Amino acid sequence: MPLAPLFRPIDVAPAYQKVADAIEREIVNGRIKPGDPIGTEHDLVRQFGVNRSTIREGIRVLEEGGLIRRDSSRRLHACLPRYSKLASRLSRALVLHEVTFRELYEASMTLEVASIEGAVERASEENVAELADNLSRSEAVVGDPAALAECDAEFHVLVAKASQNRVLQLAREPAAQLFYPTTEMIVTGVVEGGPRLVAAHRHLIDAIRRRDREAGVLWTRRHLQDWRRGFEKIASLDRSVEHMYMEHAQAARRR
Amino acid sequence: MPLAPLFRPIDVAPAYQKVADAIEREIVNGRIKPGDPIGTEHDLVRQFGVNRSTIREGIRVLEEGGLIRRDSSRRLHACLPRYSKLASRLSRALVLHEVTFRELYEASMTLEVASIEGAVERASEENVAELADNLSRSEAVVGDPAALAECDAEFHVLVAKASQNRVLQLAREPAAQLFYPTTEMIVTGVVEGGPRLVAAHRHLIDAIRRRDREAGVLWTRRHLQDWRRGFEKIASLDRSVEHMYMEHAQAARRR
DNA sequence: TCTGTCCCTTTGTCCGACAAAGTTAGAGTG
DNA sequence: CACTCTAACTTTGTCGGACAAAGGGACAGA
Repeated sequence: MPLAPLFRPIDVAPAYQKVADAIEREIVNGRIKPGDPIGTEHDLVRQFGVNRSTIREGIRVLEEGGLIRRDSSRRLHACLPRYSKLASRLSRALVLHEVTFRELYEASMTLEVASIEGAVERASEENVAELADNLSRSEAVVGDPAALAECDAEFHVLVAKASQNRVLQLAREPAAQLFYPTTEMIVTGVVEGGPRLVAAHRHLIDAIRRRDREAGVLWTRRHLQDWRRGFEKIASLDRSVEHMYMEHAQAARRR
Repeated sequence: MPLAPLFRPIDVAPAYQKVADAIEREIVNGRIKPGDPIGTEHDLVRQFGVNRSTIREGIRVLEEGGLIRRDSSRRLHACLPRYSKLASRLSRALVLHEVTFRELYEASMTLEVASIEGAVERASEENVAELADNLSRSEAVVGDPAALAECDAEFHVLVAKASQNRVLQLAREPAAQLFYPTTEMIVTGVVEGGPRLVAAHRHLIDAIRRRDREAGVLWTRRHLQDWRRGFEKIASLDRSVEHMYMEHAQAARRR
């Protein structure tokens, strides 16, 4: 018979973790605002009363979490975590969990449709201008699969941004990051892939301009179905996302 | 006239970063599989030829990223990043970016509807059993707002799990983590809140069992609209998510 | 089989040190 | 006076070594 639970586990976090938690608390509580300087390592040594090595381990944790950064002169600042950096963590996790392209496709269908709906409803002049700019750059590189794939990724980031919904923006990013490398393969492999992609973007911008929700959803669906058809010419949707795709995400994270 | 680009920028990452990157590469490439032991710190010191402090800083980075863990005996293992841990990073970011409850609501509407659609289509016997178990536990604590809110959060995690789409599962988690604390407030503040919540869950399980997509979507919408109505009695949807909510996420992360 | 003990390894923490890069202040120059 | 250049000073990244606490393993004894 197991013993009755008389005692609770004691909280024995190592010192570096406590340092990280303490600083994190100040940031998420808002007592330290994004942009505010954290002291130097030596300051923190004095304040926490632990060794510099310990402080440094705590700092690494926060740095990796995106809560603090070092500016050009390597001084520590609190900062707003950047979506693309956080999302690349998630992309990495999805790869390791060996999610299939089908899961990616299905989730993206939902997320991209939601994005365009938001964009159609709420896009600002500036959002539309950014999208138009992206379109003209896409048209210029329609023959260059790598450049076009990059434009495509940016286009959808801009659509999500135009939705004015940052939760959605963040939620769609991990899946989108995994899409990006495949787009290049598909545009390369499918004749007419490039022009169709650009045409879809044109229709999408048009739909946003006219605030035509139906058209927006329709063209988003078509755009993704095009991707799917192209992909299925190369591989099965039930294949899991492969490790090699991570290279892109890793490069993106470092920026 | 600018000089022709004769040289590429040199990679001048600090040593601890290189250590972290090198280990990360082995993991995402699949050469180190989840569960495989990484060596001891001393091993790594020998392999990389840098000081132990440097190794330790690199390890902190990977640990925070969820790529490696220490088991009970503190030995290092590669591991699959856990969704809830990663999601709490995102929740934290959303709080710091001061997203509004409206954004949260809108995104969740999309994500939870997509989850239920997937669940209706693909839920396994086991998924349904888990949901049923959750329901009976919810019924037992219908008078306890905190416990009920916790059950509600778990319920929706289980629905997403039943969708068999891990991308969706991951995408919905950050927003859901921010919902959780409010549910408790709402159930406390609104008469009939608890019973309505449980009733909605019952209908949702029923819809999944009958593979009735329409009913599933309908009840998910109602469920979220209930939340919204309850929330608007307390505060405006345009209020931004507040810092205090992070406490939950911070506690969740440490698990 | 269980327990207690001894020994070895590993981790968490500390101390002190130093080179490289950045910062600041002051001298020198036009 | 504005400007540049240089010489301290500070801060970070890395190193070497140190030690206590905790874990793991082997082994003897009940």
